[in-house]
Amino acid sequence: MASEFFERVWEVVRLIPKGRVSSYGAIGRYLGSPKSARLVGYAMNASHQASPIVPAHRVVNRKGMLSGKHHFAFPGQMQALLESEGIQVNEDVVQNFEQHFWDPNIELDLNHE
DNA sequence: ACAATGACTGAAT
DNA sequence: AATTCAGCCATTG
Repeated sequence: MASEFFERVWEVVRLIPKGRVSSYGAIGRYLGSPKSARLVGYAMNASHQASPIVPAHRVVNRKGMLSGKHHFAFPGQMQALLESEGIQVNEDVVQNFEQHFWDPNIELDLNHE
């Protein structure tokens, strides 16, 4: 059974557009807890039971590294999915990370003019 | 209830 | 500039 916190994380992750990536810290910050980045990752670990599915492959650490690729069905799944969406990945690191970075604090909330 | 863990991050050395 | 250390906080043993 997932806590409300987890579901909230999943909700944000599902909002990540195809071809974009976000970071645990950015999501955590959007939830109001900038220090809960680890909890976001923890929520991702439990996202396998989420419904609908959560594009956890679009979530990487602040360096753009596929830190959680090992938690997928099999290593390489994460990179394959990202490349399938047009994101170049090399050495487990997202290329042009800042270019693909999607920050919920900027894209969702905020009165971005 | 206490201690340990973790798909992270920022500060310190 | 690169590596190491400590903080963070929900989940799990």
